[in-house]
Amino acid sequence: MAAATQLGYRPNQIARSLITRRSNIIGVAMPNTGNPFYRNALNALSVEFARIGYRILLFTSDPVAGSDPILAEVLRYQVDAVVLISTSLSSHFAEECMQIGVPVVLLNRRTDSAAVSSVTGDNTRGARAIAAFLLAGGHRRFAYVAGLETSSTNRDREAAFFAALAQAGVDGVERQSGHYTAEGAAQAARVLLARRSRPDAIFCANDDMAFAVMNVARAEYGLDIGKTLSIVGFDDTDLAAWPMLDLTSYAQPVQPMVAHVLESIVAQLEGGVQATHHVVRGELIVRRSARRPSSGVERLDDGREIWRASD
Amino acid sequence: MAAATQLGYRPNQIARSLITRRSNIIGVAMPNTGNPFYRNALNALSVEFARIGYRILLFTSDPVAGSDPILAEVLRYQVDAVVLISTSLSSHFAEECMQIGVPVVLLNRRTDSAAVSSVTGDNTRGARAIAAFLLAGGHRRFAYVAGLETSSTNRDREAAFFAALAQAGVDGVERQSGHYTAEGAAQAARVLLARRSRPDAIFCANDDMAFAVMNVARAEYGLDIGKTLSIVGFDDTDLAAWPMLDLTSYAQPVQPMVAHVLESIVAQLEGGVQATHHVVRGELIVRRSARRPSSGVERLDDGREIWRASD
DNA sequence: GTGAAAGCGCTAACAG
DNA sequence: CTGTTAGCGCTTTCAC
Repeated sequence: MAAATQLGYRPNQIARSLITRRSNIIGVAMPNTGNPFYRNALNALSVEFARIGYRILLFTSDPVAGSDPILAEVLRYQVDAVVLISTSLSSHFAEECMQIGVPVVLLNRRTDSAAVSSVTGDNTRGARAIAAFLLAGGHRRFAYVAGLETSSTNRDREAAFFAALAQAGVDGVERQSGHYTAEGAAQAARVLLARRSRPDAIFCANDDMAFAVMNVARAEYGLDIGKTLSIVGFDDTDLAAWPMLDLTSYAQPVQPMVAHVLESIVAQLEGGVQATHHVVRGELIVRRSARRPSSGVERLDDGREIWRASD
Repeated sequence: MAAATQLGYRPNQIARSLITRRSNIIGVAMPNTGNPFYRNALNALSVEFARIGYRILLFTSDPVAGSDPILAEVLRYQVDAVVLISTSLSSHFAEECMQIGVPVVLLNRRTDSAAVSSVTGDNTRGARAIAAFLLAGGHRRFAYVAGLETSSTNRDREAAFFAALAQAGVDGVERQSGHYTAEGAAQAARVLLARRSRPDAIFCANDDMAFAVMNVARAEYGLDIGKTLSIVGFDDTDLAAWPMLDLTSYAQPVQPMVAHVLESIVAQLEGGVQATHHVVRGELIVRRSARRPSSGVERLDDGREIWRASD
C-alpha cells in the first residue's frame, strides 16, 4: 500500500468496468443551445449524479439536425444509463437503448412510445394557465411564438394554449415560429409587431424567445412591455426574475425534475423495468412583463407572486 | 457483418481503450456556476472535440470549495487529456497530471507553474482599457467589484485596473468582493451605492456580477445606468448585447480560446511536450451601460463599437 | 484465511 | 493475406 501511494497508483476504472459491467458513467445528450434551462439541468444532473458515484459523458447535438448519429456513439462507451434532454428525433434511439437493456430517461420531452421513461414539466397546465391569465388581464389579440415543431414541449404548449383560447371563444390567434432560437424569435416578433392590428399579448414557448421578443418590442418598436404589450414566457429561467427583465413565466422546477430523473434511473438500474412518466407541476410566476389581472394573483411567502385563478 | 448488424453489435470502446491506451475521452472540469461564459466554453469544447473524435467527461465543482477531491477521480477514467476551466486550487492537480503524462490545459486560468499550458483572455489589457475608457468618460469616483480572490482572472483584472487608475493619479478607489456570484455582487452593490459619495463608475470583474449590480442600481436605488452611474463588465456574454441590458464589456472571444485549447491538447498528445501560454486578445465593446467618452470609440463593420484610444 | 487463474472485449503481433 | 494468440488492468471464482 505504501508503495502504491508512493508510485501514485490509481485503479483503472476502465479496466474495472470491463469485468463489473458497470462504468459508473451516465451518457447525457442535449442540444448545444444557449438555453439556460438546459444549463441548469446539466449542472443539477452533474452534481446529483456525482453524489451517487456517477460521472457524466456529454453529447451535444445540433438542436434542429437531431442527434441520432452522435448518439450511436454513446452506447460504445458502455454507459450505465442515458439521459436525453429535449433532443429531437431520438425516440428511435431511446427504444434501441431500452432493447439492449440500457436505462433511458427523457428529460423535458415525451415520446409516443410509452416504453421509455420521461420527466417533463406540466406543459398543458402551464399553457392553459397562461391563456387564462392573459384572458383575465383583458387582452384581445393573442399571438404565439412557437418553438421547434418537432419538439413535444412545443406541441403540448401550443395545443393547450390554442385549445384554452378557443374554449373561451377567442379565435384569430396569430402564430409565428421562433424555432426555440433567439434569432428566430426576434424575426417572429418583427412579423407580429409590424402588423396593423398588432397583438396585445404574446406567449412565447420559452423564456429565451420571450427575451428576444422583449428586446425587439422595446428597442425596435418602442413598446412599453407590460402596458402596451404583454409578454409571457415558459421555464422561469434565472433571468426572468431580474428586475430589468421581470418576465412573467411558467416555472419548470429544475431540481424536482432532476430528482425524478435520478430516481427513475436508479429504479431501472435496480431492475424495476416499469417505465414511468413523471409530469412535474409548476406555477405561473407573475411579474411585470404582462398586464396583471385585477384578481387571481396570490403572493407566496418568498415574495413571488403566482397565478391561482385557473386551478 | 450481416449477423453483426442484425444482432446490433457495437464495438466496446472501453475494452478497446484498454489495449490502445486511448480512451478518446477528455476530462473537463468546471465550476457549477450559472456563468454563461463557462456554458459557452463547454458547448464549444464539446462540439470541437466531437469533431476530432473525442467525448467529454464532465466534472463540475463547487466554485469556492475547489475541486481536487473530485478531480482525483478523473484520472481513474484514463482520460486522454484534461481541460480545467477556471477551477481554483487545482494547480497541484494539474502538475500531477503532467507528471503522469496526461496533457492538461487551463482555460481562463493561469497557474504559477509555467509547466502547465494555459489559455486565457487578456485580463491585463482588458482591465487597462476599461480604466482608460472610464477615465476618458470623465468619471471621478471609481469602484471595483471583485471576483473570487483565489482566481487568477480576478487577480489580473484587479491589479491592472488599480494600477492603471493609480498611474492616472486616481486613488481612493472602492473595492467590494462579489465572489463571482450574482448574490455577492448584489450585496457589494448595496454597500457601494449606500455610501454618501457613491461611485460614478463601477467595473465588475465579470458580466454576471455587472448585471446583478445593474439590477440593484436600477431597482433599489433608481439610478439611470449609463448616466448617473456607469457600469462595465468583463466577458461580453451574449446577454450583454441585449438592448434591454446593453452592457459595455471587454469581450473574451470564446471560439478562439477554445481553438487554442484544442491545438494545445493535440500538440501535447502528439508528443510536443512544450507548455504554451496563450493570451487571447479581446476588445472593449462599447454599449450604453457606461458614459461614452467624446472620442476614442470606433465603429466596426458589424455595427459593434469598440474602444480604441488605449492602444 | 491467502493465492493463483480465468476472463471481461478488444487489438497487435505473430504464425501459417 | 487470413487465423490464432497474448495481454491491456481489473474482479471473481476456485483451489489451497
